[in-house]
Amino acid sequence: MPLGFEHHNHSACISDTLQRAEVHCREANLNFTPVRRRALEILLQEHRALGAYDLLTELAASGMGKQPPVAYRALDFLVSAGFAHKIERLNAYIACSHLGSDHAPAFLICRNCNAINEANAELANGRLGDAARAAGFQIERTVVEALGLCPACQDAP
Amino acid sequence: MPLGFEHHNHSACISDTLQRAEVHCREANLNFTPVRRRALEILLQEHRALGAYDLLTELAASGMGKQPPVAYRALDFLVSAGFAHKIERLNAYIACSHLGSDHAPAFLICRNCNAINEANAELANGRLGDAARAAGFQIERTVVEALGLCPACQDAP
DNA sequence: GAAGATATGTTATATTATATCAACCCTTCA
DNA sequence: TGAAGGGTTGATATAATATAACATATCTTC
Repeated sequence: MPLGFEHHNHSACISDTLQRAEVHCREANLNFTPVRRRALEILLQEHRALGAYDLLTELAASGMGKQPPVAYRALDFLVSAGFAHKIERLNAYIACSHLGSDHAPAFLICRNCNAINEANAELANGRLGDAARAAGFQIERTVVEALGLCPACQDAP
Repeated sequence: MPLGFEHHNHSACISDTLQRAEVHCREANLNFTPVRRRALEILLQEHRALGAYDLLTELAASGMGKQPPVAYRALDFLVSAGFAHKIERLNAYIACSHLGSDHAPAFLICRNCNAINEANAELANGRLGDAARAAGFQIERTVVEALGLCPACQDAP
């Protein structure tokens, strides 16, 4: 199973992450309800960026609500808890690969196979940070997405 | 008139940019038609990120087509010619501030007043580039957007 | 057990974007 | 000349993404 452009032990990855999410919610006093938990589980199972309506289909198949707000609300929760990220370029959502660490995510998105690699770039400390300081701008969040070709798709065009 | 977070001579900026766009199209053998020219003019006049449907309203008011593809096609042209950029976070479009130079744009977006500053960050050379090289990823385009508060909105919250 | 906060689910609608077809205006070149 | 082909415009129709508003349920707190 690919995670980003590499392979890994998928089922362990899912259960580990769910576990850590649960612990985090308990500690942060967040309400990790069945819908929210199932939504994260689905994102983790897919391990790629999923549209809100794709997620909704899966949630509905699990006996949860069938209407868009069900998916969007679960995604809002996961994103603000730091368990998932929105890929703006794709209008899609992906489970966080670095759950736990407080990070400014950056994504490498393959335009051919749509695989996504979550890099941990502290951009605000780099050139974007320089530009912001020069302009007197106070950064709160960053969207950093690089589009191109992953190693596999470079080899097999 | 603000450009990004600063002020500037607006009408000179518009005519200069249109002029340069015209020259560029002549040299690159691009078809700078009335609709496309007017679309760029509108984006320059607003000097902020405009939704496709906002642009469409203005185009229609100028006697051009009234249907969505009219705006989206003009925007496609402007974006691929490098005359405008899409702000993914806002699903909106803004005229390029550095027309002519081949650049990887980066934006500072104020969440309070929606002002946008186009910084010229060569991200691919920075940390994102490091991550990409490490992953064997070939970057073609980058989306870099920082969200936060501009100087004015920091002072008057 | 009432008041208030949070979560779920629904209906309805708003916003953003694209597929497809017809018409038009070019240039090209047989 | 005029048919063929490319590129541009315009419209119709529809797809894909997202939110507003309301009813119900659940849980805590007092």
